[in-house]
Amino acid sequence: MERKKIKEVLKAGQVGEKILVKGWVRTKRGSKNVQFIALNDGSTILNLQVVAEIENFKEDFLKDINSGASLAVTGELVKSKGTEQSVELNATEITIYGKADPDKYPIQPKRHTLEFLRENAHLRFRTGTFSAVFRVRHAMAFAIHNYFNFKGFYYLNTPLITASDAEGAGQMFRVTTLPANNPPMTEEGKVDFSQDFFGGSTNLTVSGQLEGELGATALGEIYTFGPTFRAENSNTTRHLSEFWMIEPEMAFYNLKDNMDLAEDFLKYLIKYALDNCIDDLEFLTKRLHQEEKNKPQAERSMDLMEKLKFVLNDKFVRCTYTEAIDILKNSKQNKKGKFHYPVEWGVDLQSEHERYLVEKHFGKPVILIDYPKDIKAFYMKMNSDNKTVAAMDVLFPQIGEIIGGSEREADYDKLLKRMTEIGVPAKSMWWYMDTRRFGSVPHSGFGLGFERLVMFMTGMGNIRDVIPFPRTPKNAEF
RNA sequence: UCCCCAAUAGCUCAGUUGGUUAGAGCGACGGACUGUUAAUCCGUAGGUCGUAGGUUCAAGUCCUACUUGGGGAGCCA
Repeated sequence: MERKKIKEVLKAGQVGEKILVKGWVRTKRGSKNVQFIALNDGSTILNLQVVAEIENFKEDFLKDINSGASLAVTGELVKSKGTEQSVELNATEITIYGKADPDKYPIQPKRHTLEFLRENAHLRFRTGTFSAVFRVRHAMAFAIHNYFNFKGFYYLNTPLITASDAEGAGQMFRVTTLPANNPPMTEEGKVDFSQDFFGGSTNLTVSGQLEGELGATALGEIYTFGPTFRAENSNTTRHLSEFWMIEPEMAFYNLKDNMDLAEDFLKYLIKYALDNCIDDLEFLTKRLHQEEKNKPQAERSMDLMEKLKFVLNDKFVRCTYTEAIDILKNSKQNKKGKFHYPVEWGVDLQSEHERYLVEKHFGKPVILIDYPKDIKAFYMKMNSDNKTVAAMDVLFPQIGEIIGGSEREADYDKLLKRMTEIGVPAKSMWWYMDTRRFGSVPHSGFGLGFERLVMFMTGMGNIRDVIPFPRTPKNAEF
């Protein structure tokens, strides 16, 4: 008999139908005459209730069916006598693939903390919460490719190993085959990377953007979607050493086109999740609601589902950096001296400032543009005031900056001048400069942190809980 | 990297001004139950109190260091 996925059985199963399902036991309960097994196969957050009449099975056999055990069940689909589900499977034959010793199996049918499950990352997929999170994560990855494909963007794979260390986006992981304990040295007493695998010092990429620009200035619109590595010693709920980033880059887009794309893109993703992951989102909403019950009223946030619809239906606020500074300066918060960091034109906005703008002042996502040139990267287009650049940051409630982007400086001389000012070696980036020497065009792009998106979509509060195997300082197990 | 907090049963936690035999809930196990929904009821087992040192007649409790985890900050996506 052909195996059916539980998702299909619950959606389209016919009463009276003989079926075969396979999956893992979530819980088992029962009485003298009958046992109920909640079976899950990962195809949906919902379980299929398997009914095993005691008289049809040996007692010892049923004892081995514990939480976590894997089964194949054949039987007849019947209308449920219970109220929690419409159909259930009357088992005629059960095969146990693998037992799960209840004394040793860590995932028991009870509430576990996320911290505990993080330490059991290899088994946490078997919980409702994490299976939901990773189904949503998959749906988002698929939707991203879908969106860009529909828009005529090309998926471009930029290198993970790079010789460029001038991107200035953070500390990098060195890639080398030189022996760690006794590397070859130059006469000056430095490590001789000319003898290294690539004939020079190489690192893991911190961004595919510069290479992305090379693609965009020929293919028109491209996007990258791949892993990114930062060797920063960051210990927060929003940072990983290895994370995934989406970086679209578009020829002939100015800053406004860039903002329009970013907003449309994010809204498409939210709509996709609502259309395709509703069971998981409802489960996650309920889970979050339970968790929030323990918090004082003031700290509780909006329901996950409400929040998604709210962002979907509302237009993002667009506001210049200069206007934002004025708002912050005139805020009660500032006048009462409640900001930890001072607000002055020219300083980088702190988390507390961003949170005030998004959560208190506007109450919706905000796109901040035209930042002072000194706090942004060298490749951003200089505005006519010569003080600000055409940067844009999309700020979301709770998670802060979800997207950072800009219109790029397309003028060769201006770009070179800026690089010289900040000390970025233009010479070794001759390949990047060539885009401005030959057929340069106005172009723009942005970076979206994939895990931050998944955090927002699932309501998970810690970025380590939305990537299967998190890499953070002092943690690379699993 | 900086600041704060925590580490006690498989899990989540309580443990009084330092004082006899370290507790509860959940989970597990055994039993009861005519179909349960994280079932219910009764019972049983389960502990080198994170590690190393110190103070003391006496340390789960006080002190120091380290380790790990959590929260916040910085860096950023």
